[in-house]
Amino acid sequence: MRRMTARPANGHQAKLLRLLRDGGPNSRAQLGDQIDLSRSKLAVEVDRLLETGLAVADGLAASRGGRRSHNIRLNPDLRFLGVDIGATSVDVAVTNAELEILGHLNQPMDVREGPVAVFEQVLSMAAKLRATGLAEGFDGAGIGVPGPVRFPEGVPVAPPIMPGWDGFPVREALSQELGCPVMVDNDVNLMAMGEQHAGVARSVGDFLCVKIGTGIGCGIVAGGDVHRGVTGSAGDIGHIQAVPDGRPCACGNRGCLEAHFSGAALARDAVEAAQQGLSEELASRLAANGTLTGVDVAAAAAAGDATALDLIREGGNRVGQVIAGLVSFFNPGLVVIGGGVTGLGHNLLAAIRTQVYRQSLPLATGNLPIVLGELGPTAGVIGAARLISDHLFSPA
Amino acid sequence: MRRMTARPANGHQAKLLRLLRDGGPNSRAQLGDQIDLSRSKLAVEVDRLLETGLAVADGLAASRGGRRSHNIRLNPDLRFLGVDIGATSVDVAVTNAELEILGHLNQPMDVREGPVAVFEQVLSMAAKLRATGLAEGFDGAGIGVPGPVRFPEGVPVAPPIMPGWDGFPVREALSQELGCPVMVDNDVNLMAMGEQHAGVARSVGDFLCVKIGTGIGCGIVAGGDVHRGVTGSAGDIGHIQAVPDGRPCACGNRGCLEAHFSGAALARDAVEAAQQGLSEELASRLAANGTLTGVDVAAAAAAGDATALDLIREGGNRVGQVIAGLVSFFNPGLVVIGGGVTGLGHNLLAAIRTQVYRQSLPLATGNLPIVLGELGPTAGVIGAARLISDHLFSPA
DNA sequence: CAACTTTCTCCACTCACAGGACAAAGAAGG
DNA sequence: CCTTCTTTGTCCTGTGAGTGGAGAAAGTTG
Repeated sequence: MRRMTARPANGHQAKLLRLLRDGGPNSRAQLGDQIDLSRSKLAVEVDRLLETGLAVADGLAASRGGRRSHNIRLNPDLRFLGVDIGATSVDVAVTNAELEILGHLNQPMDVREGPVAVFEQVLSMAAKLRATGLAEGFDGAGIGVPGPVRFPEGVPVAPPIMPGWDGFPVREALSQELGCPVMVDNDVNLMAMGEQHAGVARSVGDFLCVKIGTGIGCGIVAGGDVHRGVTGSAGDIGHIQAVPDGRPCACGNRGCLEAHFSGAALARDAVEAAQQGLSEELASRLAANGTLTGVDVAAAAAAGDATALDLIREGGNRVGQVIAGLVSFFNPGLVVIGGGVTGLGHNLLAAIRTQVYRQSLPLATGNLPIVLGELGPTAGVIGAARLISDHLFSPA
Repeated sequence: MRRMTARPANGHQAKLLRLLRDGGPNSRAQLGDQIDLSRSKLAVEVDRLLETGLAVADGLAASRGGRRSHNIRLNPDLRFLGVDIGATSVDVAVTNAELEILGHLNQPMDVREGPVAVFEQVLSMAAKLRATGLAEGFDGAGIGVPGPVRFPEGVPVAPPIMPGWDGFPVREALSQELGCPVMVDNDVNLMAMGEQHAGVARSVGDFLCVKIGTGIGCGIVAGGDVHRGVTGSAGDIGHIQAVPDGRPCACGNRGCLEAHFSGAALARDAVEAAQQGLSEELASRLAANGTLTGVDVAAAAAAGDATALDLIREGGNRVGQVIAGLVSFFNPGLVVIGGGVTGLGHNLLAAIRTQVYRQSLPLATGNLPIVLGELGPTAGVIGAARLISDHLFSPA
């Protein structure tokens, strides 16, 4: 199969492609209602999209009382690869141009094994997906990494939890391997873009997306666009001081948010509690598995274990306190909580809400939903696909 | 004098006006270098600007080895009014279209006296400036108020320190009185715009501007644009918790930043210290004036008073701690400190810098200047003039 | 079968814009 | 003083983007 070679020739074509991506199939007339162009000009641009193969016209829609319309849709053969590299696992998914997931693989993997090993894994997962017949090749790929990225170049910079990746030319390397355009971003930003495209943040222009996994990060969307900061480290809230003179953190400071609550901190606290005999539930789980994770804490809490509940509540209070500050500062229209700890569910959410609603100004919280992400582990890969499609669906 | 009636008819004219505003007089050829237009098209648009009277061609520039160029400049008769309403005083200034201050008045005034009284004051100050011959009328006015503003309508919403202003139609009322277009914004945002236009933040796209006066606020500029948040309360960092279980705050919570450091808090602490006999310097000043302000503390510190220095340092640490969190979150390219307390100068700055550089990530602080604003009390009025000129220099 | 709707296509006209030719005005050198 | 070169500004024409209307195509409804 010949891969996508064409790019939209002008802003109109780019806008049409995005309308088709976000709104699904459409007739020319419907497109005309959503774009500021005359019917004649619209027809010309649509025809050009059909000629270049970016879009296709297949079949006729049911009549609505007059002539039946042609169904214009994005070329159904286009394929994007979405890659989400977390601290402890890798997600790879194939989507069509409408960013619907056609296939999705997840594999545990330690990012600290370095870019070479991880790349091998990613490529083999991509090959496996291709082998199922979902794709014969990729028209573009988006990839998220758990650390700051110099966005224009697609290169991680000084990533604390993945030191071997510093300066590794992710974009260039992956582009070479896959033979298609690639865009790289921070994993948290991609989660935010995923929820913005297909999740709870649809049609919200300013929101925060807090991802609590092994670490803690925050995607910032301002005016519909991701804010990355001058060095690509915006949203790195894990090392904001949550507790004065609190626990020592790997970064060298004390009391960092991440040291007090995150997937890693929660597991550590749970083990500690189990060993101190505070919770039979946790102790028996520890004895059974030899270790504990957030999942165990969630299960224990669901079973009514008071210690587990306390851990969750206290963690939620810490995160909530920090989020309260960010809400006062940023005044978002929505706060999304996502990442591995979403399994902790409403206990966590309740603690966060309590802190935010109590500490932030009424004007900022008056109409502020604080909700769990609705895409779960697919948010990242959808965001990755969205990243590259935004790039490809821009004037060349 | 006939006031400005025309507005730029298209984006090109708007861009030309902004180039002339920000770069001063220019020849057609120089303008051509800064805009993506052919010489012929450029000439047409410049001619139209001359026709409408928005710009004028006066005199010829010195030759640079060939034909002498015409000096194109903004109409020198255009006048903007910049108004900056603080908690305890009002600034009013007249600028030309290049946003140069032609006249500036400052008057102490308590904003809590309400919109009617303040408006009267503002209008009389504007009249006084007009009477000096600086202006025969105004082509536009910008006004800043110390509280959240619903920006599109130009109406303050639920402002904590100026309760009487809630819902008062500032934009409409002032526009009616002055007979010209008016834009309203938060005073901190205007300070940020002022420093961006003519101060330390020139050519910086992402920065924070922390204004420490009676209260504390933070202007947020992302991608060159002010971020106002969904309800116009973005940057309201005065009630972020700085000290767990700290001092009670007027807002009902404890430990708010503003309760621990701000012009008001500093004055209170200084009086307390003087009464406790901790500082002879402060005590004698208290005895002399009956009260203390930040100016006294600054003077005492300059005179070597250890208690005053401690107050400044401790306050700087509090603010610095909060700013450190914001720097981690937002990853700005610059932090500007401004407002009434700039008189505290480098002692304050040093404390803030220490906290930020210690607590935030190296990647975010590596190349991060933290500096005092360079416009002082004119930042607000320049920002106000810039606000209205941005509005007027947009396609109609 | 007539009347009405909705969708799509075709065509002629307008206007924005580029790009080159050229005029105006001065500098530099012989 | 005259020639040559440089810079600035103007004029003119060709091109292509875009609009709006007429009308064809393909339905539904009564």
